[in-house]
Amino acid sequence: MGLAKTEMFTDQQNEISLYAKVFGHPARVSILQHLFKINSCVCGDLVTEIGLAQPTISQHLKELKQLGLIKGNVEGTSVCYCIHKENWTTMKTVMFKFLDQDLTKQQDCC
Amino acid sequence: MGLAKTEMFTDQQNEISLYAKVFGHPARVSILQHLFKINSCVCGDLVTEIGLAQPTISQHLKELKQLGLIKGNVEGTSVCYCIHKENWTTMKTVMFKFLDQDLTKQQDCC
DNA sequence: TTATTACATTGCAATATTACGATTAAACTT
DNA sequence: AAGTTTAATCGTAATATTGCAATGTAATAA
Repeated sequence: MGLAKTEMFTDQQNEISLYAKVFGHPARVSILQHLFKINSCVCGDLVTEIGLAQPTISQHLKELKQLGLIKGNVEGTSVCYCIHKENWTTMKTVMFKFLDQDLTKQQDCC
Repeated sequence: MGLAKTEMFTDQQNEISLYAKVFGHPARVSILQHLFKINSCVCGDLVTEIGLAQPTISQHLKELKQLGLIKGNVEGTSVCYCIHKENWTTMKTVMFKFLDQDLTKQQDCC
């Protein structure tokens, strides 16, 4: 089917998987890393930087924006993108809580 | 197309996206959280616990196992699963490095 | 006004993912 | 041996994702 039955999972589980899904493509990872690297807004050079077609990059940016991880601002004919700091921190809290569960309690039974 | 062009990204970017992809479904998040919660092996009750059909759970377990995040051990007619501690730690290192990039340097230009 | 530039949107083809019924496989039980 | 239990695998339908050419849109430049 290809349909995640969100109603059978907790809000937290759905939230984690939504964040993870957006990181589940190397192009989006690459975009985010580039935004971090330059420490400011990117106005348009992501297409040449990454090497996918312009509509493809635009689509990936849209998904990152919809989840709130980046911001976009129109500057004349171009658009400037940067990390949405507050939302990134929120996401980090959620993901860290999931990833950083206590391993010391785990019995090594297998 | 639906094909991630892995060759145009760095190994690190591909690694991050592979880990993220496996967390990109609430059923797999749920399985992992359950394994953490009971602090030992799960032998078979994941199907009743989660509420998806047995082949579906089996498929999700397979993906988690292929990435090395869980271990499975045959115990008679059933199979016991638990978190693969070492690999989980490795994954955590990779993901933390990506998620925990320095936000203080980011100019708020948007 | 007529380009031009930069980006978003649309439409579509290719591929991937998800879910599960049916079946198979392996170990145990009687 | 025959039946039971548990989980993997196969096959397939439904849906989602990815990528890009073509097109649309909005601001600027000539």
